[in-house]
Amino acid sequence: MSTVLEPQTHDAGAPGMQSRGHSSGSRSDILAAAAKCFMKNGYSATSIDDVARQLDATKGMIYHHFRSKTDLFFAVYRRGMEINYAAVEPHVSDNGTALERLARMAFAHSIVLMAEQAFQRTLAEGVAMHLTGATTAAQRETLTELIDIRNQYEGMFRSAIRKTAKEEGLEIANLSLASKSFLAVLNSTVSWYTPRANDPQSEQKKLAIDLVTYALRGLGTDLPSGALKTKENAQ
Amino acid sequence: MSTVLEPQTHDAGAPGMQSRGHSSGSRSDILAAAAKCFMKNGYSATSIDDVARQLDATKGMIYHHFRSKTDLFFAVYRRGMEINYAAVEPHVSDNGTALERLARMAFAHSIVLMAEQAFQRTLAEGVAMHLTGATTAAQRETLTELIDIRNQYEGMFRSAIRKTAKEEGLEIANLSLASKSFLAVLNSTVSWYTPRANDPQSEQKKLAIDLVTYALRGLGTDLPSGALKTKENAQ
DNA sequence: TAGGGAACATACTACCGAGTATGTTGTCAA
DNA sequence: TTGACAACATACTCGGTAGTATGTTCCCTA
Repeated sequence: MSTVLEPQTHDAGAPGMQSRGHSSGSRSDILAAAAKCFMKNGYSATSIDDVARQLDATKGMIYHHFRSKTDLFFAVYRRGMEINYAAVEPHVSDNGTALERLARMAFAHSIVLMAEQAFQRTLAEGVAMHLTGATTAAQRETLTELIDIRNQYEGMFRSAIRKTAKEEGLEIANLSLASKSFLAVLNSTVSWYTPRANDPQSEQKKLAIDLVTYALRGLGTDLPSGALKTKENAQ
Repeated sequence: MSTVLEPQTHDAGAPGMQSRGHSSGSRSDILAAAAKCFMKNGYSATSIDDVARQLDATKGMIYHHFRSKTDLFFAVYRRGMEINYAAVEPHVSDNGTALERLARMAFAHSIVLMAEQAFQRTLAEGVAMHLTGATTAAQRETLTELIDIRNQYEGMFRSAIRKTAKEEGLEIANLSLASKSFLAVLNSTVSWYTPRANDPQSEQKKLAIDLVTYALRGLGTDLPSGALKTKENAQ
């Protein structure tokens, strides 16, 4: 079920490859730097040299790890989705009511959005926009693959919302629109939230709770009081 | 009160200027074409030649009307805000309850968003992003001005929400967050809605009603049944 | 009816940025 | 110890693009 997200090195086919296992150090650094740049200036306004500068490295180094700028973007996108999945998917099968599970998923999603702004803004910039002109055939394929992942992710929430509606007896006229609105509320932080000085975590928790509350009310229900307590213990 | 939005030709200072009054034909065409291009590919991925091609015109024609690409973007942004204001502001002083006014404002906002996708997506791409590196001093000034307009627009909703909360006795912990969530729901269409075949208007109305319903529920209240009826008569 | 300017089109420049080709250095295996 | 390869850095190519400079046409006025 979680087979959707696999690393996928671009050196696939290289014979030697003894770097397998510990390799991802520099690669991850590049992804983080690229995400930061994409966040600040957007995809097409970001040059490879920008990313390199962010790393105190050179263009050559980046092209050693990624075939093209597009591939780099794909990798950042994929990493962003991995982060989201890792945060949310565990709660799909939590025990408790469907509503509680949905609340926890939403909370986790909301938190990870604020914690990983760079990747999330890259996600937001989205497949929809600048990639309408994806050139290569392989790129187009990767593109549709990423869209699939995104849809699956939304599907997790849609499914959770449907179950919640059933269990709680909510009337939801348009499920698709409901889940889009639901996520829109949670996602809204990417366009305005920027972490304040001294309160890194607690501020985010409060915001997340308010957002989840709003999103659930939109569906016609309310945040169950104890639903997020376990989450706080885990920290 | 509506002095915020004025056309502002860039020929300001030119002595002759007999074109005043009927001039805006080609200028508006450029704005529409630019908005369409920005929508499809984003700001920095759009070239002036792209916009020109969209018009069956040339780069020279565009530079005859706009000083720079940045200025063109500003003009598109401003036009988008003008459209929104024109749609929403009238309802600020509608009669009825605060809730009814808010509902109508939200409905109008939602409708205009779907009807004017191109401009709205340009708005969404936003001042925040690609313009972090606005070069000229005059540009920086224009930039903060546009941000002000945006904030004022949001302020209209924030104010309407506050009044509604007072009248309806709603408890809203974080007003700023509530209005951001409220608008996030309404704005969500820009990232996924694309008009279907035969039902141009009615589909949009239904969606808008659902969105407004969700947004209001998030605040803890409900869409009053008769609130949007007058709107339908007006058509 | 000359001419001046608006409203464009055409032609050109200068630069930036993606991608490539080729060096350089360290390491590890034989 | 050597040589092969990974992991970069440096240097270059080349297409695209913002902005400019210079025509060209048409209209309106003096």
